Amino acid sequence: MDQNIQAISDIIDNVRRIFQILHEQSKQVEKNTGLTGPQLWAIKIINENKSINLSELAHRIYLHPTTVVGIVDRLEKHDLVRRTRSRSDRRMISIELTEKGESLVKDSPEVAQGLLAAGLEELPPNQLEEIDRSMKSLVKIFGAQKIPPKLILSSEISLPREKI
Amino acid sequence: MDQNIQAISDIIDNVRRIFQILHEQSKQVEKNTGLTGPQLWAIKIINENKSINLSELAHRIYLHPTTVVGIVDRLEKHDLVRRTRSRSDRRMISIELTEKGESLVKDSPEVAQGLLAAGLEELPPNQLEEIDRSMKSLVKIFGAQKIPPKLILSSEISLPREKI
DNA sequence: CGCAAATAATTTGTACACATACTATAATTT
DNA sequence: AAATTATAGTATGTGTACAAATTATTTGCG
Repeated sequence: MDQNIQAISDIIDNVRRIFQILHEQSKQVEKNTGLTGPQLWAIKIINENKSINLSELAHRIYLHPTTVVGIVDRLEKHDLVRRTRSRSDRRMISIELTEKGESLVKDSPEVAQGLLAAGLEELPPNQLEEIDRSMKSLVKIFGAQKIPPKLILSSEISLPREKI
Repeated sequence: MDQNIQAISDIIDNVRRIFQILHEQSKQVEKNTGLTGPQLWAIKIINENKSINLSELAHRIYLHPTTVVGIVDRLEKHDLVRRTRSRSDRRMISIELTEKGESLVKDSPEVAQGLLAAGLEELPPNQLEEIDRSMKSLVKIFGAQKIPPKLILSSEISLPREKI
């Protein structure tokens, strides 16, 4: 029974560590690129889409549209991004990278989940399965099997708008 | 190999889910108690200590002292907490709960890590060991074996002051 | 067609979260 | 005892993060 207590305490410690690591990494990125975590994440998504409207961007980075307004404001102020009113539906704006934004996105580091994926790929199948089972157990404990997964970024996590 | 890809994607999804769950829970608490996650956490710690100074409180909840000033400000404004200048060392203030604060802390819910611990306690030893190994693998991937663990609370995670 | 409902973005207000800089007090050095 | 250094708390400014209210535009329905 004593061993159980040890294991439980270890697990909790490690969950905490992972939280911190993710947080630290986003701070690291901040130092290296001059962009904050959410800002980098945003331009990565914009880059993948060539052009995207604000709601869709908010949806993709799992943030509130109101929050994204501010993020885009700052990116625009730094001339990394451009806003244009959509011609077809004039309620929408379309957001694109400037040349400066494009060159920045090229040599900006991977976000947390890229790192995780790369690390996992090096593990043998049986270990992967074990980790898979374990994570499922944790998710089950937290009782949220039905909540759809969102992206990781330490302190920038938040609830997305309702639904797909 | 296809199975590996599936497992990797599952794992990442579940890490994301856990992040969200922790975040959602702190929002849940907010609705039920009128206190935000950090505020609740703070008064729990204050309650455990009867009286605590600001730096120590900041250390215990793993936040910057500057952040904690604001949190204590708001708690004080709601008359849940009282600040008094220490007589022995007049640089320090001591923070205590008011009667209102004490009654509130009594019937406020557990924080995230309490939930996790309770859930883990119900698992059989072999499963605990598996989860333990798995978390260690993840921590290793993120390459932070040496970082000391801090507490969990979704969006309120941050780096503590530089150690003791 | 005309106007109400729906949608897209923004504005405003609250609360973290941190870095930097500042004030007051205490401890240490000289 | 005076000067230096360290410590405790605060003030200020930037950047998330979200809810509620606002504005402009489109769409849908009678």
